[in-house]
Order: sequence, then structure tokens, then C-alpha cells
Amino acid sequence: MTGSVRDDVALGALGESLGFLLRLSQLESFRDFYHGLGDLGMRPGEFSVLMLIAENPRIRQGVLAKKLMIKRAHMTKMVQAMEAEGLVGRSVPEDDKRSIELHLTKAGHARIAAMRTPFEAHEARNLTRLSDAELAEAKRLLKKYLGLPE
Amino acid sequence: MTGSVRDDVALGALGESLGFLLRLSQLESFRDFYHGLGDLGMRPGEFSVLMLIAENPRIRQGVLAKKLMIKRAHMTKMVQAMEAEGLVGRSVPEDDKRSIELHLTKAGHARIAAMRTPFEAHEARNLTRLSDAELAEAKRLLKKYLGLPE
DNA sequence: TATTGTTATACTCTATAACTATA
DNA sequence: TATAGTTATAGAGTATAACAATA
Repeated sequence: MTGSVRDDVALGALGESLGFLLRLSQLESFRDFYHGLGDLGMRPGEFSVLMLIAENPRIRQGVLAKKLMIKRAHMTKMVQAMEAEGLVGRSVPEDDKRSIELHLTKAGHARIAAMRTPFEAHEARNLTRLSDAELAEAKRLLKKYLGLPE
Repeated sequence: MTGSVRDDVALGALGESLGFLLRLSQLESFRDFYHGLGDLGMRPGEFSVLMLIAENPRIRQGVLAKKLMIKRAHMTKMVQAMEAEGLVGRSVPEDDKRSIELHLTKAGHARIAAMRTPFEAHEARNLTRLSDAELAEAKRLLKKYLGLPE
């Protein structure tokens, strides 16, 4: 039996640290993501890349990397893996031949479509402890913290 | 010059995802942590371990690992490194010789004391975009999301 | 000169399983 | 048998620097 010893832990100043709370919350959220979408063979980071390409066809790798706070070197590997999987296509634009534009293949769109319902279920699960209003307020505050538009 | 192309990116459904917002917010917060405390040779995770040991003398490794959502195998390595640095001491309690109790050494306490002011400055920096009241509300909501006491 | 994407390297973090010693 | 910590291994994420092609 677990918890028999005494595992109530005082958090002290850490319990009032935004960064600490963000870290734990993010781990909790990712855990739920894997719980609901793990079988679909996609991690949160990959999912976000796919979603952003879908929303922004012909987006460039560097722009995508910056937006997702992923290093360009890492983005290269992710995108190459997704291209090998047949989810993403790449093309060099005429106006800047250094860069690479990304788009979803048919399979990429299908993958997103397949994940949509379990993803929404995952999002809905966040309501177990937070009310609708609280969840909305939490999102609003995080967006403001990030400097994102309302 | 950066931003000359057009790097306004539509987030779509992702922009309304709590997990996605948590992820970006956490990265932003950690970035600031490194900016303010990086020179002190301690990462956010190590700092949280040190703080929790300080708050809970004689805490057991497994309890600490569970609270911080760190795998026990990883916690072993972290604690060993901190012991090698002379920050943490370990002892086997009489009542359960399988387990290990942790405490801070004098150097460990000194390290925390040295980090206190820059850590508070880091926390204060979170107020640049959020008001006092908003920051407090954000923390309250995250704690509730985590199932932590008020 | 600066930027885009690439490659290579190293380190951290995570996940898993097998192991030991205790319970 | 179950649990606490350890070890080993593999994979994923991150950071950095050097490079080629292009701007």
C-alpha cells in the first residue's frame, strides 16, 4: 500500500512559484495527452508541428521552430521524420532558395482528422478539476503571460 | 533583419489548448530562470529538489521523486550528483533500511541562500505582463488543476 | 556578412527493465 | 511477494558549433 509512511510534502516557497506550478501542470497535461493519444503514435510536440502546418500552409521551418520554441536543428530532424512518414511535404520557394516551405500531405491531413476526436476528449478532461470559467480564465492568463493576442 | 517575411502564425485550435499554452509558458518561464540563475550552476529541476529537501528534512527519495514527477531512476542520479557536490547528505533510517533519507549539508543551505535573491527576482519578472492579481489568479488555477491545496 | 537549413556532438531527461537488499 | 533504491540501456529533447547554399 502506498502512502502508508507519510508523503505529505511541504512545498514552501516553491508552491508559490509560477514556474514550478507551470512545470508540474505541463507534466500533468502531457501525461493525459499520452493517456488519450499515445496509441496514435504521436507526441505532443509532433502534434503541434502538424497542427501548425495545417493552419499555416507553406509555413517555413524557421518560423515554425521559433513559434514553437523548438531549436532549428531539432526541427530539421522532426520534419525529416514526418516527411519519411509521408505526413509532410517540403518545397523550396522561388523567392528565397535557402528556405523550405512545409505543407501537409493527404496522409498528414488524415492523421490530424484521426486525432481530432481524442484530442478534444483530452482537452475536455482538463475540466475535471477546473470549471468552464476557470479553464477559460487560466488560458486567458497564460496567453497574456506569453504575450499572445486575446 | 528578422520578421521581414511574415511570421505571424495562426495557432488555430492549438491556441485554445491548455496543454499547448502550458508548454509554451513553461518554456518561457524556464528561459527566464536560466537568464537569472543560470550562472549559479543549477537547473530548475535541481533547484526544486534542493528546495524540497530544505523544506522537508529527512524526506525519502521516492517521496521526493513522486512529488516532483521525476522517475526514481533519474532521482537517484540527481541526488548522487548533488551528494558528490557536497550539497546533500543521505542516511538510512533504522525503521526501513531499504529507504534513504535526505538532508541538506551546510553547503546545501548556503547554496539555497545564495539563490534566494535571484530566484525572487526571477519570480518578480513574471509580473511584466501579468498584474499582481492576475499572477495570483494564475497560480491559484494551476494549483487547483494540480489538485494541490489552496 | 547574415540567414536558412543541415550535420555532428554532447548532455539532459525520460522510460523501461533487471537487479539488490530489505520488508 | 512487494517495495526502495540502483544500474544499465535506449530513446527523445535540447544546446552548440561548424558547414553549404543562398541572400
